[in-house]
Amino acid sequence: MELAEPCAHCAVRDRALCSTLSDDELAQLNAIGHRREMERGETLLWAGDDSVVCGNLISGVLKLVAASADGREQIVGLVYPGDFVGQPYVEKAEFTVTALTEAEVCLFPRAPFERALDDHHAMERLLLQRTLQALNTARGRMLSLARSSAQEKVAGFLLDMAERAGTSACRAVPDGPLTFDLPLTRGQIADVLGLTIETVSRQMTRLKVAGVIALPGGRAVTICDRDALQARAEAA
Amino acid sequence: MELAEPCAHCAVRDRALCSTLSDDELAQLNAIGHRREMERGETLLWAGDDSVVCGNLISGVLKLVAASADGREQIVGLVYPGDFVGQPYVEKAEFTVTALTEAEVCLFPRAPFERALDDHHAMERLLLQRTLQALNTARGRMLSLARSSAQEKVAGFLLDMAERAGTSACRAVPDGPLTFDLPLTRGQIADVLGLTIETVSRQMTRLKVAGVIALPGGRAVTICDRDALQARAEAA
DNA sequence: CGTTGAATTGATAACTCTCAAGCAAGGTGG
DNA sequence: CCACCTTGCTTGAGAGTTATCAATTCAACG
Repeated sequence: MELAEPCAHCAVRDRALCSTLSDDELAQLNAIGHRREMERGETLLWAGDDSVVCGNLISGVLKLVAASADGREQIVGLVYPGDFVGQPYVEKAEFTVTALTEAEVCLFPRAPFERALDDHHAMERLLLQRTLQALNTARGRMLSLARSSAQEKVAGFLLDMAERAGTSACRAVPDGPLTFDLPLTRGQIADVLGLTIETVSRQMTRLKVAGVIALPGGRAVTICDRDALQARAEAA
Repeated sequence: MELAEPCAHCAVRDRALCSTLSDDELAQLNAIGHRREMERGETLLWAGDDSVVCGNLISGVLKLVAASADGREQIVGLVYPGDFVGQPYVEKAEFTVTALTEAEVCLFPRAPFERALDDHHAMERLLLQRTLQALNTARGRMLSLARSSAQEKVAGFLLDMAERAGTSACRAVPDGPLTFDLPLTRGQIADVLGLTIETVSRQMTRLKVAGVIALPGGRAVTICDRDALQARAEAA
């Protein structure tokens, strides 16, 4: 049996939950799913609405946003290609899911996807492991949100983004300068770190003035001195 | 087959992961587990050490603590009777687990427990659901840690604790005053909310002066005006 | 070249932390 | 039985960090 077209060339075939499936199983699962292209800013799920779909992110970056009644917002998770989105076994979505960049997702209605978890034990196992990891990540960020200074938060964030960009880009000289584009605006970085736009901006210029990073323009950032950045990420 | 003694009278038989098991299955699982009594302040797992055990909390309250290199601490989770503790599929413990009160846990070495998850699909399913819930809880608290004022945090915390106490205690008059004991010291509350002892204390007296709560002494708290407390938990 | 959204910069104020002292309750030992 | 010590809680004064409000600059784009 040939793999249905969309899966055959899927960019995340070997990383997403589907990596646990044989080609045959994948073809079955694919029958209940569909792809969706998303524009920057488009929302996949609204907090409070029925949790109707879940799926895998193929390309782009999504954000998970928690909001209080009076409008304060906090980005509680970022979703990268290969990551799972949505919540099985939950009636209502707790968080709003929105595309930060153009994105492509592979979606399944929740109920049939839950049945697929029944049939494909290895996939459920992997979902459990991913969820446990996500829980650790979330808890680690609780420490940072509550106890880190603005300087530490921004430095740590840049290191995270550099690592993520560094794996895909050329690794070049390990200690050499690394330049990459942030997929987030200052406002979105502020929403991730629990700060305001102004504070993020001030900390960035402070790092620039110190010669730790450079800001070539646009969304680009250059890490000039990784060790110094690391030091600022750890100590107040 | 009779149920082995410890499980037959287990206080959380119907709430813990074991609730998915038949008496026979439970007897098998029990063969690889053992009970442990813990004193207040005793630590079950240290962050960074091998993640050797997991299990169910039978009585008492545990805390999960994240700490930064320089000693700042944050309580990233509280564990109540019936809750699962520990992390399957993870080599090293990420967080330190310590008893806040006298406690009793039912422990399993990690490897055999993982095998038990293989054999008992319903238990693995329930663990997945619990983990998804825990993830939602953690993300919700990220919003609160990053965006709430000290007043909102303390009011919200008291409501949480009141709800937890209220379910077990008499429900009495739904709107009437409710008195209960906090299982945490001020310092621990500060660690949960991302504040300092002094700030927690000041907010408590502020609520007391406003007539919203009363502090009869010791760890006791009385909710005098639940609606007012709710209002302060939501607006700055 | 004007418009728009994002980013930067500045001045000010508010909130929470830090440091310090005092107080209450409970346990210990003389 | 009472001084003494420990632990946890409260309160105060002052400092520091970050938020808020307000202008300006910058970059992209029609």
